[in-house]
Amino acid sequence: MSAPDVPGSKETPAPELKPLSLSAIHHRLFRAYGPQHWWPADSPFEVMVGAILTQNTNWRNVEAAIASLQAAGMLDGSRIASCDEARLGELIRTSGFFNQKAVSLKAFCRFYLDHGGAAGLKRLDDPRRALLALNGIGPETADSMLLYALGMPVFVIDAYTKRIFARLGLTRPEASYHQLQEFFEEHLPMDAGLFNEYHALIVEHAKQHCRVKPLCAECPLLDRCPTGQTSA
DNA sequence: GGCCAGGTGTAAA
DNA sequence: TTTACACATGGC
Repeated sequence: MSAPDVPGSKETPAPELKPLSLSAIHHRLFRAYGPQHWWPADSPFEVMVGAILTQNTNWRNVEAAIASLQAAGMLDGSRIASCDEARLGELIRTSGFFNQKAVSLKAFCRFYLDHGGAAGLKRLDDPRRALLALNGIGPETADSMLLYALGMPVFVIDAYTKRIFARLGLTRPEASYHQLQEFFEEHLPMDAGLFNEYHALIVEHAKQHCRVKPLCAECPLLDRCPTGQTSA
């Protein structure tokens, strides 16, 4: 038996609430929030550092950590790779989980240098698998690096994506990372530029409206959202 | 003062 | 295979 097309077809929305297609949702979000110009970083390396630092952490805290690395002249692969862990932890302290992240970041930088930087990573047979083999890099971090640093067409799933599309009735709240990723990649053209913008718009939408406590009033998707219809 | 933030790894059930 | 928990800072 093949998996259902939509990993959330258990509770179908009310018939008069025809779900929007993923493309239609993208279009609406783009109209609402405009171009996002992601990832906010100056180089592929900085994107990858940010991807590690932002794990379960507010981006604002990450910006401060990156600024601190920058100010110390440490925003550099070989300097991080050879930096004392305690010192590195202090530099990235504001990003939270700084002891773990210091270890992960050092390991990643060694890996990055060993493989010849971003261009070298992109030439690997299976860069995703290589990244996932590193301690401290899971699917979201790896995919963020692939998409936003290496420009590869990989759809990034995060907590916001789960929340928004479950509320829209398109996916199940308990769907796995892999299931959600498959859903997006099967229903959209495999276009890195599109994936880039779409994920960035998802983040913006989650921050502005689809929060844990949703602000449905001005939501650009409200008329097609079963959750918003019932909770408003 | 509690909740939330662009997760991941480990260990117990 | 699933679930629980540790990891930590800072803004609202």
